[in-house]
Amino acid sequence: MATQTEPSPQRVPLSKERVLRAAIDLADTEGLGTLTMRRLAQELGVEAMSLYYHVANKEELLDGMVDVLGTEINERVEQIEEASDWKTAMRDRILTARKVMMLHPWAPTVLESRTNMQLSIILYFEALLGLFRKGGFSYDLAHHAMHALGSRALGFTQELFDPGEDSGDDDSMAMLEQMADQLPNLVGMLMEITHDGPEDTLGWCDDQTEFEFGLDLLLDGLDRTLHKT
Amino acid sequence: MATQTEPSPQRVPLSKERVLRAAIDLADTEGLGTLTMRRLAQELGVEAMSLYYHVANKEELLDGMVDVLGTEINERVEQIEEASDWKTAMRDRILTARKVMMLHPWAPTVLESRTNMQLSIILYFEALLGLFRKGGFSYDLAHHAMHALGSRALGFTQELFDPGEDSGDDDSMAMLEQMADQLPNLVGMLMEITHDGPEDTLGWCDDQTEFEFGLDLLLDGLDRTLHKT
DNA sequence: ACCTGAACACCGTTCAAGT
DNA sequence: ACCTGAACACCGTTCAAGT
Repeated sequence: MATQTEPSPQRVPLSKERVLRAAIDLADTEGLGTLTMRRLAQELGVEAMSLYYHVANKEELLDGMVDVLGTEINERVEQIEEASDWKTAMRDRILTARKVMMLHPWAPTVLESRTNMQLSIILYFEALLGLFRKGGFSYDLAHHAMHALGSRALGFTQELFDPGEDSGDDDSMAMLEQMADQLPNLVGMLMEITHDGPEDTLGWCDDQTEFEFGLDLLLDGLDRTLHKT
Repeated sequence: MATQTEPSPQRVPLSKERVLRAAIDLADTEGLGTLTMRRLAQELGVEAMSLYYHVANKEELLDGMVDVLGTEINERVEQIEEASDWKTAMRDRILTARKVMMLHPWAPTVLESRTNMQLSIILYFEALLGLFRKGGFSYDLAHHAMHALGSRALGFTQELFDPGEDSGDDDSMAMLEQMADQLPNLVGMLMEITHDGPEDTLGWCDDQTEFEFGLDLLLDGLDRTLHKT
């Protein structure tokens, strides 16, 4: 059945496309830390050095990953039916971008380590900017707005210190009480937070609430600034 | 003159303190990329392995650097005479923290890579929280507020993609005009921005303006939320 | 108590060579 | 055109040993 030039079981040749997909897959499932050239090659059933035929170096690999992420975001974002007011239109867009970001835990770290903008991301920002303009923003105010949103424009905030597991258990609660005199406010706050909602405080949901709170604070503020001047 | 136990030219023994100071110095001047255990040891006139007597591993080294940074911030922040309203009190505090942060370009990256909170940083947040409480915030609203501020509470925002040098020169301006039809808004904005203020657009100053704009947007928004409910 | 030498298990990357 | 083997210059870190 096989034609004469078929050499081996999996003979699909490598391509930049395939390398990037595999890199994203690996980073998604095993974490950014295990994304090494050697491991990635292994995943593709190839020697590490073969990758360099399709990608100049690791930086270009990471750039490429960001670019397909951006493309993925743009595809999803284009399917939104655009709200008439700029604020909810922008809110919808950003929350959609966030949904894609959540699928790729490596994205925040990699995005912030980039030194080159990728086209797909530029296009995403161009569209956001268009929304601002349609809403009546001057270029100057839109520029401030983009800076104020920062990474939130792409749907994420890089948390300082993720506390990990030890938030609600008995051990850490006991420790908290010990520190109560030196850190009255922090302890007071944590006691109330952890006491209140043990059901829906499941990491993602919680972060989502905080993200939307911060986003709305900024969007509302921008809207007010817009109508003030 | 020398006492009998003086062994050699520089005989000051290593200490965790000295290791951390040297690490901060090295990262400040040469960048985080050149802060390796081997290079740090060399800076201290010692073999790389000697460091491990004072510091468990590199993570602990970075933790330590963050802790002295936090201490430095707290010292500066305590000298502020506190404004009567919470908003300017918090604004002053955060902008003071920012002044310290600006001296340590590695700080944002390292802070966001930490997994353990350092005491000095906890104390900084405790104080911020105290300001919120004094201003009349519930624990719940203060909690939202801290999340909304994010890294801005410590005086920095991690920029996505720093464009580097190629912002205002003739080459990039020519490129911009070529892309004008695909990226009308982005090009329009950049043309206006780079056209407007070539004098005071000196990197730091510019970032400072954007930082304060975003900060005030958030603080004003929080103030409004506070007085609404 | 404090520091060192030699070694290990990793990195990304170059380069000449194979098919 | 596409892939590989061997090697280089780096990492962080362990461990037994020196003073």
